[in-house]
Amino acid sequence: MEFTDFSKTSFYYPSSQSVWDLGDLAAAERNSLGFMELLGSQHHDFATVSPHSSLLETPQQQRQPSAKLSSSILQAPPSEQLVTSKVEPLCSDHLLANPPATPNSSSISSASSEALNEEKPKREGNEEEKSHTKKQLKPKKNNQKRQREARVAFMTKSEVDHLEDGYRWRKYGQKAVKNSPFPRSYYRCTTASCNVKKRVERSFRDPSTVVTTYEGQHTHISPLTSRPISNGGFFGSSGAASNLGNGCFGFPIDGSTLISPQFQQLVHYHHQQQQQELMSCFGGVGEYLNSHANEYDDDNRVKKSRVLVKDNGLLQDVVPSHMLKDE
DNA sequence: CGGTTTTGACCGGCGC
DNA sequence: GCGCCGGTCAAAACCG
Repeated sequence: MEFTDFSKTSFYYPSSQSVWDLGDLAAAERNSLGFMELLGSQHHDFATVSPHSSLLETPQQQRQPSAKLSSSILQAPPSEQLVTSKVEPLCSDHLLANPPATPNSSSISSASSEALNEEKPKREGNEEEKSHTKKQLKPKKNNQKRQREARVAFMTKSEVDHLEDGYRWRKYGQKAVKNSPFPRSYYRCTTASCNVKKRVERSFRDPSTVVTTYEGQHTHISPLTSRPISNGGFFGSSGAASNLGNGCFGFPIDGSTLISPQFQQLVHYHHQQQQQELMSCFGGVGEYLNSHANEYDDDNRVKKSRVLVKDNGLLQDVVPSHMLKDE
């Protein structure tokens, strides 16, 4: 099995607390055939977008619409999504919307225990323990099993490893990846009290694909308040969380599923990049998408986009028809 | 000079 | 218990 380096990566579907272990990234890649695949299934509750890094690239590096469309979020099995997303949507929303540093419900504390156990107490005290080792030790965990923050992985066709996503990151580590010539980089959000991390690695199967795994939820809006993106100044809005995208291609997000505003922000940002790309490809069509991309209920529930039919029609031009299965 | 990156060492979990 | 491996630390180097 290739890609054993990714075997520990898990995907936590935002609307549930179940875990999908990606035992095989290759399998994950097979599963993530692209957002148009997802478009065709109403079992999937959130959009898949392409965080293509076109904004950072030269014009020569752009103009590959088919490549853009193959990016995707690694996602949980539909069955798991459906099992829990409607049971406790609020809990799952809190899980992601609330910062790990301020847990205020049982569901939060259980889901964010990694951050609580691992991040905070690292550098405090324990001098006596530190004395017998060169480096300060992490405090021992009591018999609790280590739990991870929610993770969301993006597979992105990109020339650059570190994709611009609207947040500022500081690299804190890099490791060689077993069975891969490409290293994995570890980044932390530079904002104080924000424990979000991300890992970036390049697929050795497809060196043009960058796998970015986000862990945790930002406790703040994006520090980048102005982006060269034309639809609405999302990041500059104080009401950013209510102005989020769900995949402007009309991805059929279940109306009853609450998606973390911050996760949506992430998805939306990536999607904006893709939109930008598609605008370049389709001209006025992209304008249309931009103007209709964000239609939401006031309570952050994601509506089904009215762009669905229209988008399908447009995208059918560039996506094989079998990927546009009816719903 | 402050923030970021680099990089070797260390730690903990896990499988055998 | 041991070794492997992913993840993190932290000092030094780098950079604007």
